[in-house]
Amino acid sequence: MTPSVPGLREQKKQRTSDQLRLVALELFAAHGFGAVTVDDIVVAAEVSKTTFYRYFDSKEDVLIGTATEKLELMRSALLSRPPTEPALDAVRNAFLSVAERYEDERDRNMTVGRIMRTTPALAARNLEHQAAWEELLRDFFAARDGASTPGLRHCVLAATVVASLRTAMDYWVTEDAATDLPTVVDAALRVTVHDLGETG
Amino acid sequence: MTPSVPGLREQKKQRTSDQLRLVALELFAAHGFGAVTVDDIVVAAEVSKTTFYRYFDSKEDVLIGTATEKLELMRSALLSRPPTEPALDAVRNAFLSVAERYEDERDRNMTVGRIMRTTPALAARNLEHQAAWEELLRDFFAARDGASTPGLRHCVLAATVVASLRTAMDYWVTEDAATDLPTVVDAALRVTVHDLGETG
DNA sequence: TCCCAAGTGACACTGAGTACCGCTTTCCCG
DNA sequence: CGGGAAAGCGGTACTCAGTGTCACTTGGGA
Repeated sequence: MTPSVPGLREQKKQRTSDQLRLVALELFAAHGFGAVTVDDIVVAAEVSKTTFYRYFDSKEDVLIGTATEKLELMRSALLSRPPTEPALDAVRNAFLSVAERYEDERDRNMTVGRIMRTTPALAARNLEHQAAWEELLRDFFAARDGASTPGLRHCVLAATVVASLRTAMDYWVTEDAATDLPTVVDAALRVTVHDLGETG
Repeated sequence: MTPSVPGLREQKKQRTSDQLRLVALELFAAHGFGAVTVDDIVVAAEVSKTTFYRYFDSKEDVLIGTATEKLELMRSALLSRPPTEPALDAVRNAFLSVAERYEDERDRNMTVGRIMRTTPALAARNLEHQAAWEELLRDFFAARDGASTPGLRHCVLAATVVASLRTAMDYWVTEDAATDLPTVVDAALRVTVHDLGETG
């Protein structure tokens, strides 16, 4: 399927995609998301609008499009956890392995985070991915319980855990990654799993 | 400020707004959200597009615009809880009082829920409100802890509780409100507060 | 060398949302 | 009553996101 040595064609595609992402990020950071049009981006990247939309589904996608890859990473990470591991531990460990990728792109994530905090529309679009994560975890929790279809309990578990992980990410970004991501994630999950039970 | 007897002008405004909401809901239910344009709505409601956008910020807003009112309801409900009440109980009770309004609009909520489940873009827009809810609860939890600024713990609590409440609402809607909303809410919060602590 | 398929750009289009402006209606005050 | 300020409305023209089409170039394989 994928050749070991990617041909010239593939290289060009990769360059175009990278260039669009890079240019868009610079423009967004400089002038704000709303003040930059897709036309601005394609002119700066020297491609046509058609090409832009061949690579990205939307203007938002050029910024937060990597989220889909992260989800797939999470899916396979979950599948590779031992079936005997408690469900919550499996989610925690799977997420931490995925989170390494976030730290790899630390600088980019900081910039994206800064842009996102100043653009409500973007934050909303980002929440879209949350639904996909919840679905993934919902099915995972249900499967671990041997249930064919997720019940209220699985839905609530999925929703709360995703909320907890998202909060950890947000916190990590707003703190300029001063703390290790795993530490923040652990702290967040600890609140969810322990403090919550005691408080109520 | 607001006259006890709303003048003719106010009555007309109310009628126009109601008419737009009603007509839009019918069209969305009949043909799907994506297949209905704002032009379709304003033609059916016999107003101009200009007028539509004077009443609603966006096409989505005509469907889920009442969410903002619910947030304010929640805010005042929270404020009127006794300060000695445990934070989580206060949130639960405040939400249940707000939830009565949801049951009042039972039929409408069912229809909106059905449309929303088949329209990803709408679900996303709905999640926008979640951020506002989280902010509200974040500040509330922080205030109850005597903290001037919310910490990670307050953020996680807010996020998980909101996620839990939202899941309860979703579940309630997908079950065609077969169960009492308070029952579902209680069950969801019980998962969050108890089961989660035991599982981990 | 030639051919096919993939990728691209130009163009035209729909639909959301905004800005402006002139007209009608309501309201209020004398 | 009557007349003027102000609120509300409709029409038009606009920007920008996103889609579809088609003719062209360019890479890769035979």
